[in-house]
Amino acid sequence: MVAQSTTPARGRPRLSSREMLEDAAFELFLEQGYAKTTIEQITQRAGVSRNTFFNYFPAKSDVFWVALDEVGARLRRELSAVPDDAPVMAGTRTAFLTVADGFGPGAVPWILTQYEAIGGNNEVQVSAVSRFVALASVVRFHLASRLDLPSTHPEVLAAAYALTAATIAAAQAWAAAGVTRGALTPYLDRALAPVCDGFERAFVL
Amino acid sequence: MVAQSTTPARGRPRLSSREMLEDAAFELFLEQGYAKTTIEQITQRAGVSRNTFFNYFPAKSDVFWVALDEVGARLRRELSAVPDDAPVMAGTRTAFLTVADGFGPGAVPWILTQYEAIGGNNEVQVSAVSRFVALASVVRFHLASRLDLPSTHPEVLAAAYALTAATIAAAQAWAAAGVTRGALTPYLDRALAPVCDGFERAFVL
DNA sequence: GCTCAATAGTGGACTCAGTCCATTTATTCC
DNA sequence: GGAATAAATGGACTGAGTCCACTATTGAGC
Repeated sequence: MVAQSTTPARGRPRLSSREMLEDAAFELFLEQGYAKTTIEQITQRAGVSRNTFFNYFPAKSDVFWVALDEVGARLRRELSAVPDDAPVMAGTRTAFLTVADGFGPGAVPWILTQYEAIGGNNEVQVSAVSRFVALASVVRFHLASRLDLPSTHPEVLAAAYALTAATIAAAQAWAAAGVTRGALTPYLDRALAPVCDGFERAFVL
Repeated sequence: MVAQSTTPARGRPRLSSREMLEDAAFELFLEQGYAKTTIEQITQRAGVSRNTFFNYFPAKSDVFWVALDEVGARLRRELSAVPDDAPVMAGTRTAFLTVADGFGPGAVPWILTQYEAIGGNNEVQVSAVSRFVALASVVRFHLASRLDLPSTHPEVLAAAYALTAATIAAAQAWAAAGVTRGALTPYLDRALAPVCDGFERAFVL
């Protein structure tokens, strides 16, 4: 069983944490690159045994996505809080922007800025993509339920994927903007606007 | 060195081929599922040694994408053939649709239809999307050059990603439609239209 | 025919990610 | 002092992917 982040009342207390392993891993990735860093090295530096890594992360590449993993949950909450009478795409956009408000200039996910430095790897891209798919699926079910269409409906799927993709584009552009980047929200707004615009028109027809 | 598909004049002739390994692999995937099939089993059935597999494919999951490998090149060609005076997004859309015309009802990439049957796991789904990610970069540079904007421009990035994502959505919906699916083109058209519409408006402003 | 270069296939050893399971350790509740 | 619970560990195992040296089969030039 993968350890949860909240320590329960009973049982042996944690010696370790996702964050400790994350820190150790990021250090090593910067020093040696992603591919050359083994899980054994990570756990050694964190002062635990190799197997403990897999108590906290299902795979090596998952170490990048600690910060992002709650975004899915937050997005789900925000999406279900959208008032029923709001236009679908506009409501969805608002939900995205609300979640993005949590990301100030300092809260850039590590992987976005350090990807080049660690010799970003196919494996890493792949793990990013699976996050993408997970987010897209949250959006997809929301759209399907609001539009009263099956979640396999082509336009629903297209809209969900396009929204998610635009979000990633915004995050990349934002991270790439350097120290002057400011908040994520304006980037996201500009990226989502055309997509929402286009699909809102498609859905009212 | 990964073997090329054209047999050169000199040297030992091939005993094997990408297609032979592909066939053997697909059979086994259907029989046992993707995860339970080892490369050793694939090469045994194809009558070659394990190492030969890696002469033809860099990784197990690459066996799915033989058919898709030239799509990037074709898209690049079609994009550069777009007349200069066409509106950017409309021209891009046409190029996508032209490439898609190559995919009739029978030419469904195997993986798209058999995904469920082989116990489609995350690795496979993800390897699908990462193929398309390469396409996003082709689109991105085309848009940037036509719009005379840097390829890092937020809207350019967003448009490229959104187009690619809509394409994936179309391909999935098409494959999921079963034997009555018909051609890919109409699915793609419906998925791309809203995205192109939205960004065309954004870019003229 | 012989030799040479080129290319395909093979064998074997190796590293490391990820799985599995049994065992130990630390803690709380009773 | 148990009993229950949960974290950490040790060790064995599978399989992907890498590396490299070696063999096999061809065409070309002589």
